[in-house]
Amino acid sequence: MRKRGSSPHTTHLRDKFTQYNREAGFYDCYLYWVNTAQTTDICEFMSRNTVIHSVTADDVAALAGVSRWTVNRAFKKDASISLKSKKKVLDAAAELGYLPDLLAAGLASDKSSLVSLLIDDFSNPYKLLMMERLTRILRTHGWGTILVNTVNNDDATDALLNASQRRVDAAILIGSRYDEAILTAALGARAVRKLIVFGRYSSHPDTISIGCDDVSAMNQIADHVIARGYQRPLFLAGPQTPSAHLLRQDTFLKRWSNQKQEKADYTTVGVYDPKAAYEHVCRVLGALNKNQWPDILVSENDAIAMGAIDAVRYHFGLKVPHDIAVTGFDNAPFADSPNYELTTYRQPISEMAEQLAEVLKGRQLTQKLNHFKGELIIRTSA
Amino acid sequence: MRKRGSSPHTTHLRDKFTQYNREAGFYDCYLYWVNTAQTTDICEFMSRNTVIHSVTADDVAALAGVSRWTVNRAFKKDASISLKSKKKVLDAAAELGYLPDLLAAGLASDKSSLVSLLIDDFSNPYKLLMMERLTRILRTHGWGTILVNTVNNDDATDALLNASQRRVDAAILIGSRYDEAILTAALGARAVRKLIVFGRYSSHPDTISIGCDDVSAMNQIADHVIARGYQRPLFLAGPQTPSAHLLRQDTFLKRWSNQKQEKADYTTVGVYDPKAAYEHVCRVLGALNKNQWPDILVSENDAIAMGAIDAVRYHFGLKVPHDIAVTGFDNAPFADSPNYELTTYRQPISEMAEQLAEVLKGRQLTQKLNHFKGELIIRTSA
DNA sequence: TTGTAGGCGTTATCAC
DNA sequence: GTGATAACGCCTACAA
Repeated sequence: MRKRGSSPHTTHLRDKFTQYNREAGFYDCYLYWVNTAQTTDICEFMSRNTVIHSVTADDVAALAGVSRWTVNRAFKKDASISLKSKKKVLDAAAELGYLPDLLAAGLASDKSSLVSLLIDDFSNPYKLLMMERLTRILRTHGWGTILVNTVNNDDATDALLNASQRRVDAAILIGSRYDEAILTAALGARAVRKLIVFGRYSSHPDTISIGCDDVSAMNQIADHVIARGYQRPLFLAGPQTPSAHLLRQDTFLKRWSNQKQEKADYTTVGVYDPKAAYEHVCRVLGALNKNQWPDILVSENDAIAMGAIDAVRYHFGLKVPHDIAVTGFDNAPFADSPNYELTTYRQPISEMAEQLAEVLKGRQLTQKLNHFKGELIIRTSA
Repeated sequence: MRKRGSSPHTTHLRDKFTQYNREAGFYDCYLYWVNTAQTTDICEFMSRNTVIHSVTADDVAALAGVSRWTVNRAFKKDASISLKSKKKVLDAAAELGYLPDLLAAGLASDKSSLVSLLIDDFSNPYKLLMMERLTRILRTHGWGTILVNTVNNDDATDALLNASQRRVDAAILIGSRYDEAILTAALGARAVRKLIVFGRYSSHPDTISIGCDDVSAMNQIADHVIARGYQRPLFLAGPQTPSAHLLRQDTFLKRWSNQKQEKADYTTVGVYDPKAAYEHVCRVLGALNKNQWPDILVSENDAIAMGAIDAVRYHFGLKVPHDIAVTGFDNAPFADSPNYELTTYRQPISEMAEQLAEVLKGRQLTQKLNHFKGELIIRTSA
């Protein structure tokens, strides 16, 4: 509404916006809310109502008869401002429909209140759950989430660079194929301030990794498999990124050999994708003599487990768990569907996301971020 | 690196950054790329490499011996700048590791190159596919996508407001429960500049809706159902938002009555969620006499169809399609899994996303945005 | 508690 | 084709 170059003419603003207010019912609505005690907090009220754009703090200041900086304080919690000033400001803001401009705020404060979320495997349905939680929880703490779909490592580097151009407060990686080189690159030239690996372990020194205790979790699965009396497990591994993801595989194999005094087999699917897992299981089992067949497929996660179940059932015409059992990891969407009834391990993503918010706030952290406990969920697949 | 308040001291910058460049291998790398003709475009090169933050256009200008505005032109395509100046600028930029600040650019130009993507149903796996395409394609056109998870209509209003605070260039709605009131609110006070309803029809005048031709698509499905000789269809409908989504249902019912001279039944699941659909189908079929049972469940989309198949198969112990057939809509992830083998309709989302990018660019549009053609995909479920 | 100066890094516009 | 001026709207730091 205001043209570039025109000086602020706040004397006219009141009239000018009264019209819009009526349209949007903004100020009347606010008074009504206050009267009916639905809220006394203008911020909350405004966050539920429509406003006019292009009203600046100056406009509000003029109408309220205070300085621009006082207006600012009214919108910042824990700011030292008198109740009287605050009320004046909020009234004026409500009338004009003012809301602070986050772009300008970000530029001035060097905090964008934005994070980038990098994902490279949209075929894993678990990502849907992670996105749902992360975006919802981060938003309650004031952060917006830029979702970035990276198709390969070069692309991820590009995305990280772009994130730095946007001055994001952090980049969060929840993909499965990002390697340590990317982390180093992203941090080496401080393109991104905070690099967070979410939902899996990373040993990279300058990276914050938030995840559940994979060792404890996988041991629970292993113990369950042993307790149920399975004899010939085959571990289905995911992407073999340099150091990160061998944890579950190693844990299972170690536990098995410790308990059973014999080695368990494993094979590498390489991608967290049900279809790839399906093909892989068909190929691997197809090449085996029947007497060498596993009686259980221990999968690194649910995406692989689902493909495995499909293969056992539809390609080989066998029954799960009667002929071959299957376990997963994540408790992804569809894990509880009657098609899979997957025995799996649930990570406490909500808790983890809350911790992430604390990390973004720069709080000192007492607890370890890599040892969240989830729960073993026993269904009928194993 | 540069401290607030310190004046630009570009004479030192060259030395200062040489160190970082070596670390990041930035300039050497760039020269190497140019020599090996992997690129002559610094922008492309930089977008694939790490850079130093906090170098401003002024720094680059000083090093290149030109003005700040010339630096800017070098980074803007179609800007009038001599090849010589451009080269100088890009060399300097490469050496310093400069990349334009998008926050500042957004503030100055009133274009954030950001869009908000609002979703309210993360239990529909189709959303995974939409997010994958939208984020990937928008990014190639220069837009970042802020993913917002809205839990109800109030929350969506809040999200739209927040989007306006971020000055997003557009808000894209791909949820299933947003009603017209939200659209009006969002636009009424011009909180958001462009409101785009993606993947479904909206009759709201100030809204741009990009979607496939539901009528033609549903008619294809109806014709397929009729051609296969099914006699008693039951239409499973999704959310009954005011005007938008009855399109598929109405189309099917109309086609059926036109062709068969009798009415088809329908029932409303209300949510695009396989679990809800499962429960609903169990309840509805359970209450029916066997002789009134449908022989095909025509579902408004795949999320519902999947739940329906599960119910038929696991709750009632019947075979799909032998006892009861099922059709879907969307060709969502898992639609092609051996569990479902769903007969469905694929929307051309990539094309639609490309069109969306054109809309964001403000291009004049010749073609209708609501009549994209997809394809009927016939699998074994019907 | 409140007001002031200066700066954040870019872009629109216009003069040369 | 290039340089200069004046925003963009807010925040930090400090003074009153």
